[in-house]
Amino acid sequence: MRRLKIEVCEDQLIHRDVVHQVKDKMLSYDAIFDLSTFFQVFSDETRLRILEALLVSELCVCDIASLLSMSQSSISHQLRTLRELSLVKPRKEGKVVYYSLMDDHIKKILDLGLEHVMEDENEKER
Amino acid sequence: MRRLKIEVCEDQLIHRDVVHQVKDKMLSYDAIFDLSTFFQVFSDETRLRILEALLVSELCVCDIASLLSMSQSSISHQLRTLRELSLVKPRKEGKVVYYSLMDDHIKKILDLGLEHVMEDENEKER
DNA sequence: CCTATATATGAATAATTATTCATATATAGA
DNA sequence: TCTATATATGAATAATTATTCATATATAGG
Repeated sequence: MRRLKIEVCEDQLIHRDVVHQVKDKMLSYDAIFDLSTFFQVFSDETRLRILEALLVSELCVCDIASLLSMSQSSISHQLRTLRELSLVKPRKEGKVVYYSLMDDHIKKILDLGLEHVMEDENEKER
Repeated sequence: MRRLKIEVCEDQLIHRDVVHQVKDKMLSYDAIFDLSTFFQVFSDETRLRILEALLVSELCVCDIASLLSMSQSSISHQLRTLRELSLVKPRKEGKVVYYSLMDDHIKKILDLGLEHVMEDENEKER
């Protein structure tokens, strides 16, 4: 996001009516912000792989790091992000912290995304 | 993504069996990459607002710029991104280029995201 | 209490990316 | 053909972010 400087097609829009009609149906800035934040979580390969893994089973930080062949620090940072966005929850058992998914909304989202991606794959083949 | 330097919890994972089991069910790197690329589209507020607007009606570049109070250049760049990822399609009519959504998968994705975001909102209120 | 290990986290860095600016291309109308 | 306008796009810039490195915290076991 950057500084704002409006420059609107020679100061007049072409289809005034339609634009006004659309404007009325738009989400609030807050909703859009939350939505973009939510989707951003799924835009990172590491986070996607973490979520995907947790879809199968609860795992500790160490397990995830090992599974993804990544550093413990990196995984911890990403888990923090996921935690802060209420997508995963920790369960402490001694030194070990186990993470699991907060709800199964996540599976729905991933599946829908995958569905779309697969369609694109098929179209490329034709 | 950065250079890779593995560091795996003192070189041994804690729950070897579970990790192996999870590993078998993981998506390919390609699929994960495509998935992250797909979700990344929805992680930007401007793109979300463009998609949301096109959900209501087909619009030309100029209309979108006006609607979002953003520069024509900025919108064109984002439309290019959306076009390249097959989320919108252009229709040229003289000088004017009208954009519309490629399919209605997009509505499903947005709705699902919104559903999740709204739930979070409600939880905060309690 | 001391050591080893699991996890968390702040700061720095490298990479990515959204917007701006300048400019190019395309088309309609005079 | 000349001009005005709609759109596209390359390069530069500013902001964001994923990972690393160093280190802190917490806990189990001796």
